[in-house]
Amino acid sequence: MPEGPSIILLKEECLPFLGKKVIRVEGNTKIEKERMANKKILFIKSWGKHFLLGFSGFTLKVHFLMFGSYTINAKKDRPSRLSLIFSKGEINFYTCSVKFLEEDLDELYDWSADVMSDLWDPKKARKKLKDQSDVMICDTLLEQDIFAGVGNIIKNEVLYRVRIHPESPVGKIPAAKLTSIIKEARQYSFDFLEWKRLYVLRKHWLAHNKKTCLRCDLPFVRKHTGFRHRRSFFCTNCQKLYV
DNA sequence: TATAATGTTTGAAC
DNA sequence: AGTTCAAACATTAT
Repeated sequence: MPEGPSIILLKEECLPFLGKKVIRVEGNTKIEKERMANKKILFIKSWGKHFLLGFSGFTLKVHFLMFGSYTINAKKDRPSRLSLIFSKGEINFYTCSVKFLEEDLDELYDWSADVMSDLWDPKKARKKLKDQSDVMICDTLLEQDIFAGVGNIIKNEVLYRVRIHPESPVGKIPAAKLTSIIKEARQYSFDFLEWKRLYVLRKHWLAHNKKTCLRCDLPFVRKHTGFRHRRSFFCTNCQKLYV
């Protein structure tokens, strides 16, 4: 479920509830969920993989981690972590992390780091990468303070598109190539969004979970790379390793 | 059926 | 004290 573009779709699906009052709250979360009862949804935002529902005086943050899911106006056959029930309709969150944020969101979040945001700033991303010269690009792409919203699928697809080996340290990658990585991190995320919207995301994967490189027909390397040990799928023939 | 995976936080261990 | 790393969370597809 996660990765930034999926959260954009969730925001869209929740739009009918904007300005509407929560009349009942359910779920097995341990947070003080009752504080949302009889309160209106004042805004619906996201930052990377964080889904944010604004109430008067506080914000609900939902993070779906690896297995989280949600339903709108439908229920799953198991207890929800949190359900927000409106006079007409409901939002159910399952197996996710829910928390309240008390702070002003502008203090908490650097919106320019969110690849899906209108405020996304590639130049700032570039500056942050300067401090990561020894870190492999497969790890920095997953760094939420730099590329909020990018997950493992996006990582693999971006690196395949720009033909860069995931184990290349950031500092060894030529400037022009770094620029294309940063650009593609955003561009692929929007492609991901539109493909997911049409339920055709998987069939557009060029690298993630693939066995063979469609450019040269050689088998992909499948390896847990970097300090994060996340799966990378790559072609050593088509993706250049800078060392 | 067992395994591993679209992820992050926490706290133990060094 | 600062860094590193495994555990925990818990569903679903292969």
